[in-house]
Amino acid sequence: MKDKTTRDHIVEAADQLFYQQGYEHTSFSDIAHSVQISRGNFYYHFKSKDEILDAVIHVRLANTQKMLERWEIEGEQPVDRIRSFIHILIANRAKIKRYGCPVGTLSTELAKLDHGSKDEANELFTLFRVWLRRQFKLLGRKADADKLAMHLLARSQGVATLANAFHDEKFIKQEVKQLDDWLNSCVENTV
Amino acid sequence: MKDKTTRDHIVEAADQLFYQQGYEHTSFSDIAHSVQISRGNFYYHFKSKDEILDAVIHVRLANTQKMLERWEIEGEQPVDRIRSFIHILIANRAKIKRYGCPVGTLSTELAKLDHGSKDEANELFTLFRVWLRRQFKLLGRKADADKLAMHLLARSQGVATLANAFHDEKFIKQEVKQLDDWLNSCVENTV
DNA sequence: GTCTATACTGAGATAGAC
DNA sequence: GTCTATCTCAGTATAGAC
Repeated sequence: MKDKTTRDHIVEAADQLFYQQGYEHTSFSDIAHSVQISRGNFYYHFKSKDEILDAVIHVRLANTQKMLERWEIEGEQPVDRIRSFIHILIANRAKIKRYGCPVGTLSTELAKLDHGSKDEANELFTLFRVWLRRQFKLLGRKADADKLAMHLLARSQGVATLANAFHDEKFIKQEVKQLDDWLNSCVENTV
Repeated sequence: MKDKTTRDHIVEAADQLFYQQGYEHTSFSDIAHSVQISRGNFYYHFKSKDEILDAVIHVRLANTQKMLERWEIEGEQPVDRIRSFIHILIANRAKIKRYGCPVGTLSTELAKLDHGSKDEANELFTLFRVWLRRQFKLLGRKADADKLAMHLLARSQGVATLANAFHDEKFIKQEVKQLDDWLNSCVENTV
C-alpha cells in the first residue's frame, strides 16, 4: 500500500499538471519530465493521453468521496458538514488564487474541447451536489435541498473564478463570510 | 463603415471560435476554414496567433463598453441598469449552457496558460466591475459598492459555470430569480 | 492583396533493444 | 520495466509567385 508504483507517480504528476496548466496544454514531455522517466516509457503504462485523463479523474473522484466521508464523520451536525465544504475555499485559497477551482476549471475545459471524458469529470460536481443535498435534507430543508446545494456550488465556483482572475485572496474571505451568514439563515428558516 | 475588411472577418471568426472551442484548441486552419481563405494567407493580416487574440480581446472590450453605455441610457434608475446585467444570463442562456461565460472561460484559460494577454482579458471583468460599482453607488450604497459589484459578478460566473457543466437552462432562471430578489433587498437597505 | 509551396517545430504514438 | 530511435501528423511560420 505504501510503495507507489510508477503508474501512481504518473497519475499524481498528471493530476497536478492538469490542474496547474490545463489538460490540453500539458504534454507527455511535461509529465515525463516531472516523473523523471523517458517519454517513450510511459506508453508502457498508458496507451494515450485520454487514458491518463481518465485515471486522473478516477483518482479525483475517489479522493473526493473519501473527503466527503471524512466530513460526514467529523461534523456532528449537518450545518458543520456544510461549513466544511464552504471552508475549503479558505484552506485552498492560495492555490485557487493561482489556478482556480480544480473541479470547475477541468469541467470548463473539457466542455470546450467537447472531450469524451467531460461527463465523467462532471461527476465530481455531482458528487458534491448529492452530498450537499443530503446535508440540507438532514437540516430540515427537504423541499428545496437540491436548489440550496446548487446555489452553494455556484457561489463557490464564482468565488474561485473571480479570485483567480483578480488574484485576490481577500475577496475569498469576504465571500466566505457571506456564505457563513447565508448558511446560518438556512438553519433559521428550517421547516 | 459597413464594408468589413478581411481582417474584420478573421477577428470575428476567431472571436466565435475562441469562445466555442477555447483559444488554444482553435487552430489557424479552423479560422482560415471559417473565413474561407487559405491558411497561409492570413499571415498577411496577423503575424501570430497571439496577435489575433489581442485583436479579439480589444473588439470584446469595445463591444462591452458600448453595451454598458447602452444600458446606462436605457435604464432610468440604477436598479434597472443592474437588472440589465443580471438578465444577460437569461438572454444568452442557450450559449452559456453550451459554452459557458465568454469572459470567465477566456480568463480561466489564459490564467492556466499563463498567457501574456491574460491581464488584458481580465480588463473585461474590470469593465463590468467598475460599471456595477458606479451603479451601486448611485443606488446609495457608497460604502460597500465594490463588495456588491464583486458579489454579483461572482454569482453570475458561478451560475454560468454550473449551467454549462450540468447543461441546465432551468437552473439559470432559478438563480436569476434569486438575484432579482437580492437586488431588491439591496435597494431596501439603501443608506 | 491574395495564394502556393515549403520548412520547422513539437506533440502523440510505436517498435524494438536492453 | 525502462530506454532510445523513429514515425506521423498537425500547427506554426516564411518566402516568394501571381
